[in-house]
Amino acid sequence: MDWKLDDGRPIWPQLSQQLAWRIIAGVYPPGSRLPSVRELAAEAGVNPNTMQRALAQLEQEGLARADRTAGRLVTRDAAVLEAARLREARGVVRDYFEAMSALGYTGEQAAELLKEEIK
Amino acid sequence: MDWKLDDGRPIWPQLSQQLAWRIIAGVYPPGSRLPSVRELAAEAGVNPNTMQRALAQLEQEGLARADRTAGRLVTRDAAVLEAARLREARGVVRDYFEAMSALGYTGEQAAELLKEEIK
DNA sequence: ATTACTGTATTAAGCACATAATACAAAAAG
DNA sequence: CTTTTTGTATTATGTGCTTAATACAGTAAT
Repeated sequence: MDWKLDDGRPIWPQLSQQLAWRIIAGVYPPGSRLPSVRELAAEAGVNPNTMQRALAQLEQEGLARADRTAGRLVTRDAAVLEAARLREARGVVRDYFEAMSALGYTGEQAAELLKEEIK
Repeated sequence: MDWKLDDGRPIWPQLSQQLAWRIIAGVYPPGSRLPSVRELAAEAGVNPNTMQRALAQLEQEGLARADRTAGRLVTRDAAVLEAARLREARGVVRDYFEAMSALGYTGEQAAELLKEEIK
């Protein structure tokens, strides 16, 4: 699993989003223990402080909880996970249509272009 | 036409992209004169320097050219415009599939979710 | 008991972004 | 001829991001 960091915009929100998406996708299963702040920071090639900030954000979204000494556990709350999954997926779809609309495509054209790309 | 600026990431690339997309979509037709730097800056609610930077980027992509005193003209080169349109559209589609994949959706599921959203 | 690891906090430094306030030369407008 | 408008350049200031280098308290492992 690699970390895709877009230079030119703040890293910590990107880290936070990728952590959230991994949890949603089941890479970090419900109830499992996340790697430590220092481990994750080393993986992503960023400063521990930066990763810490991303994890704090993750915590605020209810997707994980810190146990101070035992590490950080992914939530077991299926409702929270499902809500996050839907919210993120809908956001991605909305962004797609907004972008294509800004480029001058209609909704039908946008959908058609997507079909062709599946091949 | 409104400017959507996402606080939390650099403004000038966003401005540059939106200018490019407007040109691609025909909001600023080929050969037409763009509003002045100061006008555009006032419209978008940003500093003229920031808009200047965005326009310089636009120029580097070949979508517009400055005439020093007469203002800035949109390119008439249909090939450049079409290339930019395809490049941007493909980028949007690619980003969509990458995001949905990161969220744990297959290509078919991603396409299906898009269909439902059209309604 | 000692060692290692956990999350967390603090301070300092460097850097890019964004704004503000000007200034200039050249051409168009009056 | 004078004024306005054009793109462009310069300097200074404030802010947030990122890294670096520590430090601390509490728990688990040995």
